[in-house]
Amino acid sequence: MYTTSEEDHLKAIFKIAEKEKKAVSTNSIAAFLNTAPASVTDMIKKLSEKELILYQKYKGVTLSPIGSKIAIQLIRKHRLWEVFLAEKLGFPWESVHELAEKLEHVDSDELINKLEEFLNFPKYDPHGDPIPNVDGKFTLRTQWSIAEFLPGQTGVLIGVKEHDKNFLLYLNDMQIKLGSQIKVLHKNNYDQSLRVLIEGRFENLITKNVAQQLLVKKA
Amino acid sequence: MYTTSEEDHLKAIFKIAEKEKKAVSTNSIAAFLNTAPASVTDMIKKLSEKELILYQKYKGVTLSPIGSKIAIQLIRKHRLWEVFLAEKLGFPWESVHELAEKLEHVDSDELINKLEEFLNFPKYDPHGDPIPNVDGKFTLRTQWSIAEFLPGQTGVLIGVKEHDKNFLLYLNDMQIKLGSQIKVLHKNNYDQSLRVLIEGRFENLITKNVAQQLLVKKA
DNA sequence: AAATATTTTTAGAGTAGTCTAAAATATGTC
DNA sequence: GACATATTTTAGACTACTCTAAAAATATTT
Ligand SMILES: [Mn+2]
Ligand SMILES: [Mn+2]
Ligand SMILES: [Mn+2]
Ligand SMILES: [Mn+2]
Repeated sequence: MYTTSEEDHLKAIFKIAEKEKKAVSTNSIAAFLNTAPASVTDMIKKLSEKELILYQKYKGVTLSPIGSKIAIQLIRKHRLWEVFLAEKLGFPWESVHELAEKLEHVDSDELINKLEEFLNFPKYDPHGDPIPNVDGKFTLRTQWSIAEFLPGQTGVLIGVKEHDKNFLLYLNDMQIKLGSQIKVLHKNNYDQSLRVLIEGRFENLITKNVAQQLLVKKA
Repeated sequence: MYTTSEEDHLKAIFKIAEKEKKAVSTNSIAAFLNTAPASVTDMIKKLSEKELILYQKYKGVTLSPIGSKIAIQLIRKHRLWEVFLAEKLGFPWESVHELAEKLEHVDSDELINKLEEFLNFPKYDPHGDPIPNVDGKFTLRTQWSIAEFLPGQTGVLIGVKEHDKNFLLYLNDMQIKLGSQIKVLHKNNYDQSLRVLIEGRFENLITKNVAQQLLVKKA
């Protein structure tokens, strides 16, 4: 139905718009997709003609309802494939994204719905991100970053904001994974770094920035 | 590594060469892939420059060792995805091919090897075609077409030569699937059509042509 | 509000894949 | 072996995606 490039652009716009409320700029899309701004302008014109986005020259873009639906369905496919790769094939969480980036473009509603069933209708992917259901609805939940916790409090990791491979490998080294208990032992008043205890066994110091990427629920 | 179109051309050449021993003609590739002969000539030049095929103008092509390896690995991926779709997701055998045709081009050796392991190293796909192992080796077995059987003999279906969707749907209607017992009741001397008994329960008349597509082992 | 810096678009070009129509080559038949 | 037929290649064109460099518009600073 839509090309890989069209889909990736719509997804990029959706994800950028999630964070910043205003219209999405050409440069931000180009940065997200690692392409030249001129290429983004071309694609924007195409998507605008197809009425998948609203576009005013020099003023950025927003998704139309149809464009938004396509983006959400793509995210759904991406995250379901990630679950498959991690849970069924045993890929580590730092390597599922790359493969899902390709698999997500295989075009078949039936395929993705059967995959979802096979996986038992998971609500979250291997990074703790919510998986839209067939109607595009996300299952949200209350969550904090561990940086908000006070010394003595314990959280259970339910997601990560940062998806960078090296960040995930760093968490692996510290024995931190989804479901891990993380107890805040001490907060440094100078730079807000935290001394934490993982699963009651491994003690580590994490920077404020790292702490902000770790999404937890109360233990 | 290679584009979808390059891979599909190599696979087409491999499959056509399997049946006819001589060099593969431009027109046969075009017919196989449903494209214009002129498009095939263009691709042939490209593949020839990359030394994936041997090409003499007007004389057809043959695969080089590297081209052959790529084709076999693509067939491996195709058939493993078909097994996944049929066995794990519950797709019927007449609809797995179309989806596998897209999934096969997702480029990752690690993915396909883990998929193979997940599926327990199947040796045959849902149509009974052999799945090359990681080294490109096919597991062959002795097989007959049911047309070769005499009245009174019984075969077990282990494969189909014809993969056309309508043919497979026709077999479904007759309750014929892989593993089905097929007993030859009578052979018509005029047109070689057969009266057969499926699983000891369903009686049907099949034409000579249909019988030739049904690959069986002795019961 | 002018000067400067940043962002975005346009212009022009290149790769890849596909097509139709016409020309070149090969093949089969008398 | 010539002629008619079939096959294959070439020529030229189109779509899709991407890029760099330059021009245009917008935003920021003084
Ligand atoms: Mn993608
Ligand atoms: Mn994810
Ligand atoms: Mn294919
Ligand atoms: Mn098959």
